[in-house]
Amino acid sequence: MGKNTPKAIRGTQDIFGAEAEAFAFVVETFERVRKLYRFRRVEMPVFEKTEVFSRAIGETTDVVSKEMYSFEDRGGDSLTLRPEFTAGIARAYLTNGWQQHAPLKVATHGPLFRYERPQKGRYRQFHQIDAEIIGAAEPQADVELLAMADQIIRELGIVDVTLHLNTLGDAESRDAWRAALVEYFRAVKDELSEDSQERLEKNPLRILDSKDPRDRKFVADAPKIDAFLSEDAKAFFEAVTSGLDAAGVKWTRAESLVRGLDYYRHTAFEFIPDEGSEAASKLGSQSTILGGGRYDGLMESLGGAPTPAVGWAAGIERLAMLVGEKGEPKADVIVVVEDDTANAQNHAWYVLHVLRDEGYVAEMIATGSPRKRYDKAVKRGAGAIFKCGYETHGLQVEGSIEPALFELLERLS
RNA sequence: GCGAUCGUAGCUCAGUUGGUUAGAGCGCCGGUUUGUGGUACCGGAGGUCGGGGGUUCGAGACCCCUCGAUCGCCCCA
Repeated sequence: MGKNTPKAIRGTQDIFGAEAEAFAFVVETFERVRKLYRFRRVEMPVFEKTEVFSRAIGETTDVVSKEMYSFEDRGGDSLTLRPEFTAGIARAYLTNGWQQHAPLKVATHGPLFRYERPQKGRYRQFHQIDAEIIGAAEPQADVELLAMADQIIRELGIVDVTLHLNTLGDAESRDAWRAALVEYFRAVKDELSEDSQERLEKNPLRILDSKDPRDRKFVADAPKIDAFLSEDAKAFFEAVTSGLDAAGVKWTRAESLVRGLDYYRHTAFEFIPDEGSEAASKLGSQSTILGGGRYDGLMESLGGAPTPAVGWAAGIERLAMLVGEKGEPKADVIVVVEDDTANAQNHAWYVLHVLRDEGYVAEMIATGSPRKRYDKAVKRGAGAIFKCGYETHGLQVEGSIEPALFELLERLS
């Protein structure tokens, strides 16, 4: 590489070969399964007015101030590269009159951007698959959404991953729980980690998933949401869990699983690799592969009518790390041009034309030393190797190919 | 923003307590052998050892700065 060559932006990746195949496999599986559940495809802009995200996420955390890719366009508007799908979809729901389709099931995938320090499974431009059900207040929506997530993960062949499920209750339950937590942790403030002492003021729920042992010993005995759930919230959660059981979705209760943002209500969930599993070690410390919840409070923050909704997103890169090697498929036929005559070359073009029109995967080797071209084809591997020389054309079959292709190649010889 | 580890050919790496013209394998290119072919052999291209400064008679190795990568912390919509 010359020192004059521009380098890739930090946190971006050039995905190629086997990794790109795994990436594509994730997206293809998602697309296939999402149709089984009749989630409708949406394509969203990659950037929005900054306020779409800042109002949705809330100004509270430094997420907005520090971790968004924001810039001014020529008209002076502040725009932001989308850090998530949900806010943009909510905006579209409100500005396009999609209320008429409620309850609306939509799915999408693509790149997202967050200004973060890159590490394993974490990039500045990363990619997610995403599913949302908007305008549905019923727990059935949560169940269906989770059933789809579960099926996608299973069909990807990912094992040793468990659905961790919690409820945050309705607004009243949640506020009461939060107050109790603050009171509980404040009493032992001096014994908490420095980070958690700060969390106590900024985001007390987050103390619950602190990794610091100083915090963990208090987390076990912290007030539980269950004690604060209203009857409605309790019934909602029970409907979700019994629905999951009936739908064959395995789950585990995770009382410490929380969401930082205020608009989340009721169901919150993450699919996480089991401790000590191969999946867990492949992912490092960024272990959640799919996460989401019910965000009944979001639409109002964007100036819309109160609208219940639930959704999830999953990192394609992280899923791709778990799907195993997806080798690039071999060609059905490799056509070897055995000498540099126009005869040989043109016959090769003709053979390739016929093969590809018939739907066979075919490529040509026609460069480098003529003597080594055949070896090159053998190394690359193919169902059949077809040789084009000045006068003769020959067929070499490796392993077994289907009779129709064999006959076609014989005819072309 | 903080911390740890690491930057030597296109790729994976070796380079001994600092010591003559910087190495291997794979890949690439060419040739020989084989001659119906996945082998073997020979040769070639390709590196200001991430960049800058310093210590030294001498630095790929040691020190400082810088850039980048990886992993972790914070954060996690």
